[in-house]
Amino acid sequence: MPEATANLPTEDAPTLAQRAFDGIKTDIINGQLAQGSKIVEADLALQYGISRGPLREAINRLEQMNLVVRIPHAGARVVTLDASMMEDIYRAREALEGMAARLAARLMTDEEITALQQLLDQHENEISETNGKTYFQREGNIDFHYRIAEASRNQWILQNLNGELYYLIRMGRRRSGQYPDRARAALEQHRQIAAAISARDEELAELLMRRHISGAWLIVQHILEERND
Amino acid sequence: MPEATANLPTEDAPTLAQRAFDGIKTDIINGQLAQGSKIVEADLALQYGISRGPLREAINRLEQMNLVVRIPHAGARVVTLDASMMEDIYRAREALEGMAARLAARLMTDEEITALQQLLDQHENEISETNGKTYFQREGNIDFHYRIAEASRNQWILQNLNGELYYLIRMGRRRSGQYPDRARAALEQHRQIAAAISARDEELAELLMRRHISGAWLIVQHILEERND
DNA sequence: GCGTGACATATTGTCGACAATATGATCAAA
DNA sequence: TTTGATCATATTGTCGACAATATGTCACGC
Repeated sequence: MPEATANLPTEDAPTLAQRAFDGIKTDIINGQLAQGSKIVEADLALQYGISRGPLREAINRLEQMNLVVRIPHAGARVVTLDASMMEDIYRAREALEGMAARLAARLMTDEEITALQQLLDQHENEISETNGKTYFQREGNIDFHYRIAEASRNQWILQNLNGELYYLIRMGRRRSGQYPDRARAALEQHRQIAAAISARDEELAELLMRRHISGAWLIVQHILEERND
Repeated sequence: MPEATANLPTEDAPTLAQRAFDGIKTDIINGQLAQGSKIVEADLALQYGISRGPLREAINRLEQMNLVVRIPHAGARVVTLDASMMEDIYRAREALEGMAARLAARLMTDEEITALQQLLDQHENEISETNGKTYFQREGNIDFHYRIAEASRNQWILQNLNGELYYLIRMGRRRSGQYPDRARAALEQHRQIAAAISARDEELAELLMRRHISGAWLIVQHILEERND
């Protein structure tokens, strides 16, 4: 039984369900609620000091974004990310982010492109300072990808990447253990993507983004296969 | 006020929330609950003969799949599909179904491919019999696309296409009025896609599928623009 | 006539209790 | 010992009532 799961500080959301949703989501992503662990409504409701009603609503929303699996009358568990599910997620991400890069090349403003390249400069500095040992991939990488998704002006794609797939990928990363130092290689690929966007080359931007992501999947897949021997 | 909205026959789902969800979803897609119309929990609960608890759960799920928009403390409305949202949906569909076609070319069994081509033969017969006036696009078209999505073996893509995007597209179709007779052209494109899959040409299958969908969007867009003059 | 603020009403958010179902333990028979 | 059925327990599903919030109305002043 976890000892301190509740992330229920004073922050007031418009609704209790929203607050519980945020808290549980954070606990799942950070691993404080382990994959596969059972979720008991009454327990969590007690931890958050709310009743089962809004808590149920929170769990329903978590189920919709594939962080929780629910079986009628039997209960809910934190999702267990196996290799097959991770592959599905990476393939979907590849398709959606590829499209996002294409749209970004078409729609991004010059100012946004400049800011994007400055962000990459900043990433380069961080990598140098920490000698490549920065966990650049965990936040910074997603940050770059987030900007692309945002620049696509496509709400559906942004919602699904930022509101679901990125969470699942972060969870999977936690599960599969450490990765080889890929910060510099990733940065270089980001640079090429940004260059394609800057040149308004939609085709190339999409191609490079897809290659970048499918490459990341190959590495993850390799790790997962090794682990299962 | 609609007179007979409830689709609550004797069919028993594992849970009341599930039954309400199915019923309301059907009513929204078929237009019995008009786009933009307000959803009052108490009214619907009365219609379905259930309490507000499970009904709330149904509405939450409809919100997650973008069929309903909810504002905290203010209520829920059936989504209003404007041109911008439709564009987002078609672009996302293009990306995901393109990827699905690629995966299908890789993973589909020979038996499935044969069955797919037989399905297209059947469609051709239906078109001939009704002299092109069949609403082939509404069900049959989706049926073809459903098989591709299924053949991708990608649960995430299948879930999002079949569980959300297709519904929204059908709703949009209802809103934008009749389409030009595109049954024969669509069938021909389907045939080419099936041929690419049969040849295990992933690249071509994806390319043709994307062209097929972006072409459909151009037509829809044209209609929407005309309507807004 | 038009904007503004207070009030009544309608609707959603939350709660605690009860009913329905699944899970795990116990015991009997092979 | 193992298998199977029976029963107690834990957990989810559902309900009705109450609290909190937004929406619409009406009087009032300008």
